[in-house]
Amino acid sequence: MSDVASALALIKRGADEVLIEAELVEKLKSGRPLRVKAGFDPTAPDLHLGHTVLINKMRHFQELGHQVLFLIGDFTGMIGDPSGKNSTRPPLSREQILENARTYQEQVFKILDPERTEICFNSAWMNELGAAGMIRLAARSTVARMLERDDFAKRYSNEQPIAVHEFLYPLCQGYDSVAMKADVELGGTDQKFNLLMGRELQKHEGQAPQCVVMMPLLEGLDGVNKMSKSLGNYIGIAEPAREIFGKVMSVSDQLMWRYYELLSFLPAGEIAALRRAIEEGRNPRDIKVMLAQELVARFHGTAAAEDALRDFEARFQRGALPDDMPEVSVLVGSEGMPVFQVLKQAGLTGTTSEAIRMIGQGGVRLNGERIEDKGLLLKAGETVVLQVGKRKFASVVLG
RNA sequence: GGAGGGGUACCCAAGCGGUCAACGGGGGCAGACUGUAAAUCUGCUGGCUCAGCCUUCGGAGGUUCGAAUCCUCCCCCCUCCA
Repeated sequence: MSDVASALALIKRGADEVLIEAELVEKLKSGRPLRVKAGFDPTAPDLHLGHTVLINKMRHFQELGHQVLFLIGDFTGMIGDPSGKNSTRPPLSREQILENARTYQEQVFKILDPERTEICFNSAWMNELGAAGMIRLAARSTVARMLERDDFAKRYSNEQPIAVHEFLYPLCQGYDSVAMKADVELGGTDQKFNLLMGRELQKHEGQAPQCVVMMPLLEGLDGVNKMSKSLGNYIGIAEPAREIFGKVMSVSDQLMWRYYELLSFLPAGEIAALRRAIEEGRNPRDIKVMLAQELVARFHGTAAAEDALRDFEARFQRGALPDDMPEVSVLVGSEGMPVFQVLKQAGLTGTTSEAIRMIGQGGVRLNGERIEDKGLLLKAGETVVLQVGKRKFASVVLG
């Protein structure tokens, strides 16, 4: 296999679509380091595994010797990507943006090579553009063309609002590619329209249009919706090791393969071997543990991965108490306090109604013993372990 | 500017004078089971020291013994026409 062919194979691994492949081959053949752009929103510095699908791909390009341009959309952030949520975001302050950028770097360099990464802010050229420039830019497209974009079309037909400024987002993103002279842009499949806008605008400016590599959107923990913070179905890469481990383990057996494909650095051949192993009767749980270990190790190191596994086994296989329970003090007064009040005070349930429900459902344990009596009085002076469900614990000091 | 449609709990969506703390679905949570926080089944899903009481159906008033349901004004969204 020639260098170019193997490079192309790595780039295409896991990718949903590559446009235009022939152009990309030409660029690879040139032998020069390509300028590979990927844009990120300035508002959400808490990256989750869904984002890392793209970052993993950026890393692939770095491994091939190319330069990654990590674009922080501080200007476009004012618009907010029109992904169906129609709220305009308040502009962030300069300090907030820089702070967010720092957080990005911290998280992203667990995967990327800092030597081959350049951080950019699109306000640098967007502010230059000015109102007149923006109008010239807007003239480059049409309303009909904008309505081709899937989520605009959907919202339009579903009678949901589309604000005019949302049309500017794809144009700005495309203009970024012009300003950055991008050779390649990476994005999710949902970005197709915006990515192609970059090609259009670059052609207008007489540049060679960028190639586009689209990565699939990673499904969240529910296995259906894309992983996102707002849906709460995500695994954040800054989350504690045990949390990451547990969340990976909660993924369905089916979804596990998807995660292997998009998140694991295991070669495709080895993943195929694991699939065969399961067909031959191996417990899927073990395979899932391997994935959980790999991911925890990536973000927290191998020691943390070992610890997370031990904790998980102790807690869920043997029903042991966690060793890192939060401690809280609750003032119960001289007459004592009913458990359901204590549960709420200790933050184990959000409301007393919920606490009463949990007791009724047999989900509450006091020092390991299931509680039946919701009116049970707890007296001052002792320390008890309260548990709600399988995952919420607290060591409560009664005062 | 004109005409019409619509705003119900975390989301979708019934209800259109009392039996409504509000059908159903999704999501979430709990229990059982297990191979794990997979799958499956069952239950719960406004608040409150909870057999009782209190606050909810875009907002504010009003009619009524009684309103999510009727009336008035206001706000917001959508469609068609200009």
